[in-house]
Amino acid sequence: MDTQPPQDMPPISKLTLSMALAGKSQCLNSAAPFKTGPMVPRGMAVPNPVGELDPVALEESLMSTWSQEDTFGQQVSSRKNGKPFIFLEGPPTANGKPGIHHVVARTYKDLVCRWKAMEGHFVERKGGWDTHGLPVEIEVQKRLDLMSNEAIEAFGMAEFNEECRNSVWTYEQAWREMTERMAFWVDLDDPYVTLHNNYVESCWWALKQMFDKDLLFRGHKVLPYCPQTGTSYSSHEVALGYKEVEEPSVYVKFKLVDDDASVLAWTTTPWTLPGNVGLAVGPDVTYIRVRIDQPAGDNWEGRGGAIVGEEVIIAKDLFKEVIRHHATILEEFPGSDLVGKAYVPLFPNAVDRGGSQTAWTILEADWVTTTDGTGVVHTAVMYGEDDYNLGMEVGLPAQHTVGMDGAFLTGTHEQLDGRYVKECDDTIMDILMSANQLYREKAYIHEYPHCWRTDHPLLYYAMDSWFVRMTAVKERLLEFNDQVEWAPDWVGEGRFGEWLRNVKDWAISRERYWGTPLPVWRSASGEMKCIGSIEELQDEVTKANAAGQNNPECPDDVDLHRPIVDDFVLVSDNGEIMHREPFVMDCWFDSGCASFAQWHHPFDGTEKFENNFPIDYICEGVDQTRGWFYTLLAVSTTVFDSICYKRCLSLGLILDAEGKKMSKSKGNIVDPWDHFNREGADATRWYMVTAGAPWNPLKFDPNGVRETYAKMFLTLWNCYKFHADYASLDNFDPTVTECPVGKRPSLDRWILSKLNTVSAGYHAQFEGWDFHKACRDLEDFVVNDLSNWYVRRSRRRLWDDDTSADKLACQHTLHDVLVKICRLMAPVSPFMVDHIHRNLTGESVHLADWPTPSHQDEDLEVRMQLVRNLAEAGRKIRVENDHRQRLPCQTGWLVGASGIEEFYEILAEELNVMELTTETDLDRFQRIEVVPNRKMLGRKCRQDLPKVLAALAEADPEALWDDISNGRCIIAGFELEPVDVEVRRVEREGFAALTADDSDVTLVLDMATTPELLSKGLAREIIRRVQQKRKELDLAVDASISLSVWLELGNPELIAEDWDHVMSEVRAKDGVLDQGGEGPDGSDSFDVDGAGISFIVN
RNA sequence: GGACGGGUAGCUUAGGUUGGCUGGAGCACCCGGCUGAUAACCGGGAGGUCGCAGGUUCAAAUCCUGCCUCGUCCA
Repeated sequence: MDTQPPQDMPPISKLTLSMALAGKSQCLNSAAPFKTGPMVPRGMAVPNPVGELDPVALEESLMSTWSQEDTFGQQVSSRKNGKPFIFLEGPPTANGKPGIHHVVARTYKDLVCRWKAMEGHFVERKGGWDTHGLPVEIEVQKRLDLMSNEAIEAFGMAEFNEECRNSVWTYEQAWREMTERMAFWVDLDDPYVTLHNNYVESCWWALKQMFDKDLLFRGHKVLPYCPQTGTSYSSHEVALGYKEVEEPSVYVKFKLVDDDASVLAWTTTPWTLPGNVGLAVGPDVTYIRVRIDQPAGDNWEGRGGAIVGEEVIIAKDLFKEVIRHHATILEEFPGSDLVGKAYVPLFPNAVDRGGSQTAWTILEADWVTTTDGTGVVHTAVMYGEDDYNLGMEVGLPAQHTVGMDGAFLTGTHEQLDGRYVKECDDTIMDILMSANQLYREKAYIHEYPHCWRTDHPLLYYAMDSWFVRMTAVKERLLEFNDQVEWAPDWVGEGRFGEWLRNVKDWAISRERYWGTPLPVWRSASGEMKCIGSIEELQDEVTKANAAGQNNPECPDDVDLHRPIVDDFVLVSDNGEIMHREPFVMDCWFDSGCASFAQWHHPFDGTEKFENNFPIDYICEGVDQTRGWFYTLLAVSTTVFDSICYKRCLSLGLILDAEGKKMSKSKGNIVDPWDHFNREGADATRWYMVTAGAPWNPLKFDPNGVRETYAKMFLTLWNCYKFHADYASLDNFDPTVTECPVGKRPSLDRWILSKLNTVSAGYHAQFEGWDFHKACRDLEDFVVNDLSNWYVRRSRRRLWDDDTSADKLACQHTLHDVLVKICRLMAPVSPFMVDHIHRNLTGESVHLADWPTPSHQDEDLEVRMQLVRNLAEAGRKIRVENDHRQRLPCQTGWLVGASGIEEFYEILAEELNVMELTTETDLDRFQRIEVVPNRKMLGRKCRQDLPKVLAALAEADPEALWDDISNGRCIIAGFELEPVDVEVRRVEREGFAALTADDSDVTLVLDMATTPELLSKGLAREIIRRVQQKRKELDLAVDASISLSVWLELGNPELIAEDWDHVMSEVRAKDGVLDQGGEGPDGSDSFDVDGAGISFIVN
């Protein structure tokens, strides 16, 4: 038994060597910090010594190593015979600077791919760029100040598109640097690019598949439209331009055909009235017919009015609010009574009835409410989404009364034709007034969308538009969605599933310039051709030229963009001239084609495609649910009738420290380089993964990154440094010496077993997408099990000068543990672990295999846990009994312990006791507690449970347990069985004792002090102070000192033996001890238990 | 307005399916200890109406209902 207090200090001889070593590593550092190549020849796996950690230098050095030896390429190709794991990169747009939120998504993409590769899969990772679309155009328009379509066309469409094409690469370098710096391994040298001809051609092919299946059709879509710029706007752009405005609103009397009454309707957009073709009422809304009794009073404002005796119909709820005349209610009825009644058109010539049976009749719509207006909704098919949908449903004529220029079409009304609609409000009211069809005008203040570029009010306008008939494949979409493994599952079932159940036809055309052109040519009479390839286009051009057209050249590499494709004029089967429909595709269509267009399927990448479809894994932010996640599935369903991806990880949003979404417009984006250049990419990535479940929103806390660095990486580094420095010194080579695990001390077998347990759990958590849990557990292992127990307890084992079996066992164990940790961490944080792995094994961790579960000794883990809990209990006992840690106790008793004798030496040191014994007479220190098992008892006793619990609390535990175990315990009529309670052994009162957590083992410490113990405790206090002083004085570790110590009265006697011990520990070559004296001025002094101690170090 | 998700200590959060024993942890704070062991570590303390209100139950952070609130997406 080691009766000395623990002295965690190496012998001087070893320190001298360590110093030499420190010097050596410093030299290495200054010359070439963190040289990370394969630095030891095979078979000579002796680690190099390790310097202080500089995470940025380490990572940057590894980046160049990886680039020199193409470690990524090797990781992929070394598994080329493995089962493929297919990843598809969601293409980012490179026309914005990457932020920390991009790093998060890329971390999860990367870690899964790396993990699968280490498992032996063949994991190719092709990069991709999204290069078309409105955001690109807007960037360019802003830069060149081209704020309208007119301006763009004046600038030149070809020139404009060239600007777009170039602007896409503005931030490519920034993206590349971020990607490389964060170690997202993806092939950016051969990416797919949506603007490339091959990619566009594949998109054309896909559209043709849809066209041939009759899934592609032409229709209208009502969109916010700016006639000044000639553009319609996405909801995002609309949101930029809401303004509060005051406008005239009007109450209009629609005269019924077979009735003297008029129906009153309200609108805030008088310019849509010429387009009126219907009135919508709520079938269940109550309406009334009223008769105007008296002329209007003097307070009448504005135009409008009614004749006495005139009858109008209005929703009952809105009568008081709207009618400004004295009026009598004649009749009350539901809206359904009105449905089908015809009324007189306001502007008889504006819209042609065509074959419509329903035009200018009253229609029912369940969305009609009585919150404002009159309860009757004026319906102009082309100028409102609800209007359009209703019109399509019941067959109203779909004709424009307004042109694309925002002016009324000729033939609408002689006073309106050709005029800008927003300037016609007065004229329209006058026209209505003169026909006695205007009841009232009223100023109306509301938020209305305006063009964010020109500030003009937007018009809701039915634009010609192309659709994919998604409603036709709804059942298939739902079926395929069921086959996708979603993480988290509620995104698939809930958010996405809900979206699919309400799927609408997909409006895929945009009236824009920069994008994949819609490959449909159409003749004036409506004949159409969809072109699915360049070859087909060439054939058609040839045919057209043969029929007399004079088309430009159409070479094999014809640029598939506007305006080039617009210039081809084709000829229909009937000989009619066909022009291309002047649209480009929604850029979501482009990215939705990525699974095949990236390979140029079906033109020359078909084999590649077939081997890489469906995709195994995609991962993007949850905001892609209705974006990319949807379009991938939409395209694969319509084109291949197949699922597109098998697993989809939907990531939570990244919020700033205040919980706001990070976005460019808010300017709250965290720059990833702030962390790359401080804590490093490893800590940044590990932080992101451990901060929460991937699908939960992440409040990005810069402090958290720092904490992760300090805790996880610094701790790991120091464990590694501890091992590598001694291994280097001792020429330890794990490939030369052997040390069977079974022959190693139990501390070693424990850490190995524990790591195997953690590693098995880690793998299982990975499989279940719970990366955060896996990594938190591993972090706990590194910090608590490895660093704070194993390494701390093993420190002295390596200080031994001789090569002992014990030291060898420790070194092998450290080697094994560190290597395995490196492999587990490699997918998440790939830098430091590669550095460590290379130094310990000579091989990159990224070429190593994923650890497989191996031997676990559960029993050993349980016993070690008990030992640690007992050490903890010892500290608690000392606090409770006010007994300093450095003051040794004579005896510690372990009550009820068995099977941990092999750890007594460790435990005695931890507890600072002179001797540790096992107490077999349990009852001397312990009593029992009978704790009710509420689950069992609740089932048995139900409402009588409180009574039973009270009785149990009262009862004497010994007698109670005796009764229960003998089957004669009856409380409140219930017989209690042993399963109904739990018996615990706990410490008796009156001892300095504590029962270790989760056990029946009690630790008792002897609090009695003796002169010998006090002397030893005092010696330890002095040693500690002097050592600290040495450190303050920055003395060389092996420097000798002279020590003078004065022990004031009140101190215990310092026994000669202990004084000698002090002298040797602090390397004092001579010393003076004055027991009872006071130190002179200038000496250092401190108190122990109220007695002063002074000392001088020279 | 609809769908989905969240609300637990000053902050970040675990737990919630399967109701049960004292609601865990980290950061920050206070006290103490330990340290030639790192930006550490250990023990103790303070800090909680588990968003609110009902309900079910012997028992609710957990299940149910309603409401409030925040976020995202869609209208």
